[in-house]
Amino acid sequence: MSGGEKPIRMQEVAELAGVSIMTVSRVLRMPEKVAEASRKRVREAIETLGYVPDLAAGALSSMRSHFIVALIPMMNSSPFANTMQSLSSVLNESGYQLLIGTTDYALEKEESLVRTLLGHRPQGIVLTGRQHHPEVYKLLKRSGIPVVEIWDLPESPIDLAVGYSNFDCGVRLTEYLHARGRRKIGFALAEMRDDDRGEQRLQGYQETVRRLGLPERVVRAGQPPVTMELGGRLLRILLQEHPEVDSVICVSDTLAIGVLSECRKQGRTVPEDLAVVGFGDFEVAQHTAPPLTTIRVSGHEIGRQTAHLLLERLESGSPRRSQVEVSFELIERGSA
Amino acid sequence: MSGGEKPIRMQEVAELAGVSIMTVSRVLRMPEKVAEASRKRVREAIETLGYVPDLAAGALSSMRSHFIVALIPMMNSSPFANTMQSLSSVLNESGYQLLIGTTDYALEKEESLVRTLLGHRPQGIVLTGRQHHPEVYKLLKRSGIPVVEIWDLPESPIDLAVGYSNFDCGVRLTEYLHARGRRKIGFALAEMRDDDRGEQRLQGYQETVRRLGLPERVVRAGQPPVTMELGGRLLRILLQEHPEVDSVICVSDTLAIGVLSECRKQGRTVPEDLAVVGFGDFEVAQHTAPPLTTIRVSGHEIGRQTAHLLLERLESGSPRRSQVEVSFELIERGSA
DNA sequence: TGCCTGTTTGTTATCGATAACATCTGTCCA
DNA sequence: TGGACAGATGTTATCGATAACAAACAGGCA
Repeated sequence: MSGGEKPIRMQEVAELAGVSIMTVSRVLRMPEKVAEASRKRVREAIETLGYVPDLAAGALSSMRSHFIVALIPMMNSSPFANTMQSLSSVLNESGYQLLIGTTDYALEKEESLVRTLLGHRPQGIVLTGRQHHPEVYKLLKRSGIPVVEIWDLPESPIDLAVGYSNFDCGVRLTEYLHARGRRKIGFALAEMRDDDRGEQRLQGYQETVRRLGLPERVVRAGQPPVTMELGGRLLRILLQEHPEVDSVICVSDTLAIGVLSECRKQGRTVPEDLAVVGFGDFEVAQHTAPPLTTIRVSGHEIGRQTAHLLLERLESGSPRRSQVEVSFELIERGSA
Repeated sequence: MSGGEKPIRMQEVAELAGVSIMTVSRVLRMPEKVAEASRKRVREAIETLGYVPDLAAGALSSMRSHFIVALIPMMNSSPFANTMQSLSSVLNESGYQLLIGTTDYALEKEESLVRTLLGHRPQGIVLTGRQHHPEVYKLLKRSGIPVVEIWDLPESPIDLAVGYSNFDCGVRLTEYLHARGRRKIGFALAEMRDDDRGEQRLQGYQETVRRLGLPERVVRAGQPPVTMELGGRLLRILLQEHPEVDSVICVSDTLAIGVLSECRKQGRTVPEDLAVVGFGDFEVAQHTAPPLTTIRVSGHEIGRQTAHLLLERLESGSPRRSQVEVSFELIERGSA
């Protein structure tokens, strides 16, 4: 009860219950193999002593760490946070613990993170996006650990994947604006050296405007992290370079919010003067002025699917599918 | 290079380098104690084999897990996400790994989480808020592990604390509205069974209106998680119960955004018809219409301070201070 | 030359659990 | 009545590292 003592060990539980340490271990992991009476005594002893098994020791001897590692660009981004939240809670139910690493959108950091985190001998690794450090591929291949790439669908996935086509999203948004009569469509994105999900959306846009016989109007600036303020800045650049634009696709809702705010400052009305669409359907997209037309992808859904894919793989050898495509949905609101 | 083999062990590195396993261990943890020549050979062997030390094994024998556990209500909340991001990155630099658990604002869940996470033998535990499950106190006291309570300053902290006074924030916002001539001040919050940080702000408000001789106008509804939509709902209730209100303090920016959006729907102008203030200074607060007056507390700052406090405690026995008060700041924008 | 001292390296026990195998008990049936 | 068999429990080796102690070696000084 005071503090700083060494934690109770299984040995002490065993002594109190008058059984061997192995029996205690069984009560915890396969209670049905232990006789009713001993099981009860062991449970009482555990309760009395407040015993909490040492998972590192368990991991070492069973060769199962029960760790899953996930790498995301940053925590402070609701889609990723949602994904982690759902991933974590599904995994927890099966006794796995999620270790989260953030890369700040820098591939070198991803590499050193993977290296460190491999030290925990994870049983699965979740990577965001489709673009990774070459050394990461080597490390992962060598380790033989199941890998899930999420938030995109790579052409040649390392192993498993849960995502959607960012390219198709770009197409969809462009076609939508075109269908609403817009013909001078801009596209705003940040410079992301190491995340090509935005790049994929851009390519979808580019292919579509080409197909529709429209010119490209792309502005790109700013370093990660993507901020709302950058949205405003991008709009100013766009208007300078292409004053005629009647609509703009923002690579994320974050930028779109900055754009809306900048329009307000400049006295441009949305959507009349300028139609604005975003990507992500962040919670706030419903509450902007005007509410934001955007594409919804469920981060929670991605997290859940990822967890299930991994668990299937861990428990039954190989999952039914190795690729899961999650749906995206265009949400029409007032901004376009 | 193929997959699924057992990871390289220290033994194999030692053999390749022609030294004993202990020397390898030393190269990794106290290189200065190893002769230049052997150090070089060991480093080469590590590189050649792609060796990554097994941290669970290290933890077991050194009795230092290098894990820090943090419990937060939810990941998908930028202040907490910021805190975790900074906490994690400072800890990583010193070789510690953060394990995050989310409680979904439910004390029972906190208890079972703490129990599970203690199995990883963390060297420190970070708890959000000042209110915890009684069993949690027992578990933590018994374990003797350093505890940091964050995002509030408890009257009688378990151990360490990094935060600010939510009560004072409530006072500050109320006084601000009063100073701007508002006399019919409302307060909106969600029902939070297990997080009293909002409750503290409310108490600050209550004490202040009493002192100023104004009546209380409190609306409370909705279950966690707090949503923007709830903000709109709370405003409708507030206007029904107290149609005369000229201003409203929202317990968080999330609610405030919902309130702004509802005002727009109802054709009320902010701040003329209704002054609105929030709490948190989320990024979007700068980009709402009108921009939101709110209180800024840096989640990153809390994370960094927490990390430093813990590291001091872990490395030098006891930190210089056991309580760190971080500042909050009222940010005046257009909404009040 | 020989002893002391400090640097470098190695040996052995240990951390707290689990796996695999061994033992014991009692039941059931030929 | 003996033995096969299943269920319950215990014994021993092991997981991959680190701590603590021991030994080997070199340089400095009397």
